[in-house]
Amino acid sequence: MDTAPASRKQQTHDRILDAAARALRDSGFYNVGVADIMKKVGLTHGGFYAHFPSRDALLVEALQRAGQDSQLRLQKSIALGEARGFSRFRSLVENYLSDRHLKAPEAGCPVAALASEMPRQSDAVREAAAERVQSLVASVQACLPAGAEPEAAAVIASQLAGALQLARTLGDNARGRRHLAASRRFLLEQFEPGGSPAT
Amino acid sequence: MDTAPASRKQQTHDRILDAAARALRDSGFYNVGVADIMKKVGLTHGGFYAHFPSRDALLVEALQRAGQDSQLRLQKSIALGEARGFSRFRSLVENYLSDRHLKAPEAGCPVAALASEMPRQSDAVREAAAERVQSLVASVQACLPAGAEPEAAAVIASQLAGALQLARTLGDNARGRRHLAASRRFLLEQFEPGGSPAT
DNA sequence: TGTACATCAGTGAACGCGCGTTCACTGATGTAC
DNA sequence: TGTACATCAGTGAACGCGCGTTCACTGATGTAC
Repeated sequence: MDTAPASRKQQTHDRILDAAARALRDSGFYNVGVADIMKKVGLTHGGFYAHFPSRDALLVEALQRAGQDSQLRLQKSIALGEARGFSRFRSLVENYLSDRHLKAPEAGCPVAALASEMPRQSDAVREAAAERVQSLVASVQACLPAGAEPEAAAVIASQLAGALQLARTLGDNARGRRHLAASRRFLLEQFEPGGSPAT
Repeated sequence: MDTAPASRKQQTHDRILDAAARALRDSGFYNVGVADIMKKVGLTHGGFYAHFPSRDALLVEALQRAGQDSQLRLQKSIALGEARGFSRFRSLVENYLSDRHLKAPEAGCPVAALASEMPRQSDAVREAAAERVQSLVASVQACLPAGAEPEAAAVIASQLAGALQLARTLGDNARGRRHLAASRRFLLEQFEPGGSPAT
């Protein structure tokens, strides 16, 4: 009885949420439409309100889901890196600032995908957004090299999210990738000088 | 004949642009409405298309205007700081990551105000956005302490824009200001250890 | 096991609303003589 | 200096469209006996 067998309705709720969490990161708050999302799930828009009281409520839940999804992926990559002998910090930086993350915002960090829109959302969404930021900082915290000030986590989180956003604005091309590469190199040199070299 | 006497139409064009440049940073791409902007200038929406071929064309020009406006302010603050004996880098960091900039996005850097929305705009707007990013990097470049790698400018630009965005998401309160303060301290310690202390 | 009924998830037409854009028109400004 | 006309900036009604939300309804699932 660990995971109660989800009712049909719960399953649908979940599918809507997954579709919304992807669309949100891909298209931003203002381009997530109720009808669009329902269509992606194979349903019609009228049924939406049996699952969520409003579009805004969907945004709140989708933001949380996106954060969980992206952090889970990151944790897995970091665990994989540790198994291969890389430091947690190195794996964090190389995954967050990877070309893959550059070109696939829909599966990535919602803070990088949405940061500048967050302050402009409704109270409920902004609250969920602030939690996402704090959660990102906590993820960074858990990867800091020994001896780093704990306050550095907030600063590195800014750096990560900022670098990805600027690279995406420069484009998924040589210009954007150069920006990412420079950011990776700097973070690793500053916080892990003499760290394990790439094989 | 340095500045030709602007025709009435040119003056109106300019006022529309100023209003749009502020509204854009305050409310984001999706909340800048043609009718809103015209109302702010004291005109009716119908007249808009005598000045701009489309809303998108306004966004392009407004983005450029916002960038110029914000860089001009920054240059002035830096010049003022130099006159008082502060390094250009210190003035850059303390102004960009100031509480004033935190709470007044409409007069600030458009990259910080709009970064995550930029990749989702039309081709023309994205092009203008990429120029704003490069221009921000150039501004940072011009403030680097002697001896810093030139590539550091791109990384510091990411850091500045990211920190401001996360702080704004955390809110214009103690939490947000703490985030900013930590970012200021780290940047100054890393790139200007032993720099001139604040008086 | 089979029938009758209640519950439930999803449908699709309809609503009000705000937006970008168009266009015939107006009133003011400037020019020609 | 004054009159007649052309140009020009701005007005406001109208358009098509897409959106979030509501609601009466349908068809499927599950329950009672």
